[in-house]
Amino acid sequence: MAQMPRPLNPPTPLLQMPTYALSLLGRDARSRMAQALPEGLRLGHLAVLGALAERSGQSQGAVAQSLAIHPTDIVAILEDLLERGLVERELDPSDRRRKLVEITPAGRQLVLTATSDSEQIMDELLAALDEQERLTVVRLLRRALPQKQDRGSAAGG
Amino acid sequence: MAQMPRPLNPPTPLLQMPTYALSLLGRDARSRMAQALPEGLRLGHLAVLGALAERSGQSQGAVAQSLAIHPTDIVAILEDLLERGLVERELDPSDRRRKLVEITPAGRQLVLTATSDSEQIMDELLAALDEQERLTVVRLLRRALPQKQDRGSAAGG
DNA sequence: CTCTTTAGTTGGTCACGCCCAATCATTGGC
DNA sequence: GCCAATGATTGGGCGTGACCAACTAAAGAG
Repeated sequence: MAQMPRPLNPPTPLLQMPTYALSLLGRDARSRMAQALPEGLRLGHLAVLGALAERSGQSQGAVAQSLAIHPTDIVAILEDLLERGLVERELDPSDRRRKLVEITPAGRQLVLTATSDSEQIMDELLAALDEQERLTVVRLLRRALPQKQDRGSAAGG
Repeated sequence: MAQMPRPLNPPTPLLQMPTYALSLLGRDARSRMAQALPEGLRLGHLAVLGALAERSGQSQGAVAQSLAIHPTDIVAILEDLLERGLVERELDPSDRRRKLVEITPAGRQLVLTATSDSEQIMDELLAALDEQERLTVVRLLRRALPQKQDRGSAAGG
């Protein structure tokens, strides 16, 4: 439980630093999402589920790469998801080094629930804004995210 | 150095979760700010400096409380700032348990520089948006930040 | 078959943020 | 003077995220 609240009245100089606000809101978002998820699951787990919801049956490495998760870290995440019956794993018959990961109906359901929770949490984080402004923020942040292609690391593996 | 690249093409389900975008952007913002700051200083250090830039001569506890930093963590932060000549400390003559912290000219200069860096970094993070959209995001996030009031006394000291 | 490469796994490291218990000096009430 | 409360400090713990080295199993090239 993250009991550490954000500053109620951040000093003016800090408010002039947009990265400060973004950092605190981002941390809060992650923390609250973890609380909304089943015990033991965090935002990273949900990201993997989301990737599989879009395209089930990917290999583990493909999932890790698409999310920029370190290959050695995806293992524990998948194990957590397996334990909870949210994904299943099988050997790729055409390449038995690979393990293909599929999302289960329970996993898909969790993605749906979490998506709803996410919107709820976002509304709380942006409670100071009105409905229209919240929608604007969400729309712009969504657009801002994927375009971070200035880091040359796409050519992995 | 945090070399963690963002997902280049986040799966659609994740993009439906605004908290996901917020979380990644927030982490990136923090990481990049740390890189822009002098070696060994992170966003937390800058926050303390920012609080002192607004009101110099506060007690340590007052600074910690205003930033929602844990009282035991402010000590190391201040020591880092002291080492670099960015703040100075003296006993409160009227209550010698307290130590009043003052920002130095070098500290003020760093706040100014960091504010400029922050805007630059924010532009990079939101590179996918146009100028007007970036301004909108920054303005709304600034407004969203302070208003997370729970019940109880707002930071009035 | 041999050698190299790839996919996954294990175990461990490091940095960071948040928190707690305990201590010390000081203050203020009695 | 005694005692409780306060401000600062030290030391440590826990959870998380990112990473590396080394290993196994399988595939592909020769």
